[in-house]
Amino acid sequence: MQFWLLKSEPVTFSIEALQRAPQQITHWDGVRNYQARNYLRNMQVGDLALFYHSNCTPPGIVGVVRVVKAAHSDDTAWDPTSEHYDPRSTKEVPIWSQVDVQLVEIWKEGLSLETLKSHADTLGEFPLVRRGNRLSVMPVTPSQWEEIHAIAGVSVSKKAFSD
DNA sequence: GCCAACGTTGGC
DNA sequence: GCCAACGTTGGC
Repeated sequence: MQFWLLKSEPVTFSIEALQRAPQQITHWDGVRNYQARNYLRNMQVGDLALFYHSNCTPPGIVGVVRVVKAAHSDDTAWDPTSEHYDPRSTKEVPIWSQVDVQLVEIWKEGLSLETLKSHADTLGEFPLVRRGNRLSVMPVTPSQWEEIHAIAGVSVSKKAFSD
């Protein structure tokens, strides 16, 4: 299994919104960047992802989700009323992908970007703390996964290593 | 609201 | 294929 980080603007979709969703599952759709899409396609059922709130105060990691359905066509690309509509994507030749994720846990205290930055030395090449990385889907290494849980004061989810 | 970073587009 | 213009992201 692999680890990931998923960004979302809480105004658009927050971890609390996921908590209220049926079965606490959502389609992670609307990704319109090829590199991020390719990461989505590399996800497997059981992979875990940090849920990151961007464009808010403070930005930071707020919990963990689990991939419950691997990449499949992002049907919002076919919907002319969707803000993610992309007429280049057809049902015959889909361009964009989505995965389904389910809430694993909400952290009582989020881990702010500011705090993450203060641990840049131990997090190494963690993409979030590198300037200018705007990808909404990013890989996280196992050591970064553990380090982030340690910084957050959250025990590494036992689910993380049971698969 | 500003603006740096960076992906995408499109003229050539 | 190059690269300038443009649009978006997202922290501040």
